[in-house]
Amino acid sequence: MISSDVIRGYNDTMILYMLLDGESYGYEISKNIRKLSEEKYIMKETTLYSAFTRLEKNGYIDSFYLDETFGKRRTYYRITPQGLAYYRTKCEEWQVTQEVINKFIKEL
Amino acid sequence: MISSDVIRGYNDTMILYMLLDGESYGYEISKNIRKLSEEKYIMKETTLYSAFTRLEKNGYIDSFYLDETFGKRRTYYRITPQGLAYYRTKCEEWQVTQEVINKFIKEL
DNA sequence: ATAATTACTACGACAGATGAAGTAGTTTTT
DNA sequence: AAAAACTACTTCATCTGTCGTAGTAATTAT
Repeated sequence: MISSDVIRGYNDTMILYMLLDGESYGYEISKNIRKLSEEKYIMKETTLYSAFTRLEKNGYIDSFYLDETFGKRRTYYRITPQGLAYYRTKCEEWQVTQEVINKFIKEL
Repeated sequence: MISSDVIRGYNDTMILYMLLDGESYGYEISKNIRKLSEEKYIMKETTLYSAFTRLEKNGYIDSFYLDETFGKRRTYYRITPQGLAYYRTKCEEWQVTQEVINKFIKEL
């Protein structure tokens, strides 16, 4: 299980990735992150929902409701063009980050 | 220039790496990190020195003085066996982290 | 009826990073 | 000779993002 300190700074990116092929909502995104990471990373609920607030405030996602006649009302999220641009930037940054950190990694 | 939020969780690892082949001190470590990362990551002074405190408190490094007759007195640091063990753990964790994050990266 | 699952929200605590500023000595430039 | 730059740290207050705990509210399973 990966510590969140390590992944800090990429939680937002993971969420945006999950919104690339269409709208989704908290619980579903949470499940999908867990699944995609093969249980190696589980984003805490509080982390997830506070990330939504931040992402929306920054204009990277927007939220809306769908009229559902079942269950508790869900808040759906959709990635914005700015969100996509941000996602791309983070992907590029990630390449550099990997290169840099790898210089400090030695298999002993 | 990589943001520290991204690298957070690996600052300690970078410092330990710098101590693998012998004792060093703050300013030198700082310069070496900057150089090794090809100016792509510059650790802030406050980050560096607060990392020393944490690492020493955790028993991963220890500090001492050398009697120098010149300049301002330096605090030297040396990696401990526990520090080496911790470093190895972080290196292994890093492999997993890379794999996980890479699943969320898409070149568009 | 009750437990489990789904889908959030609120709140306070904490660790690590940061900016700003200061101390103190040495070397280089003007 | 004075000023600036470099070396080598220290203190302090603040910010951001994550986390623990807890609670609300509806639906589905036992």
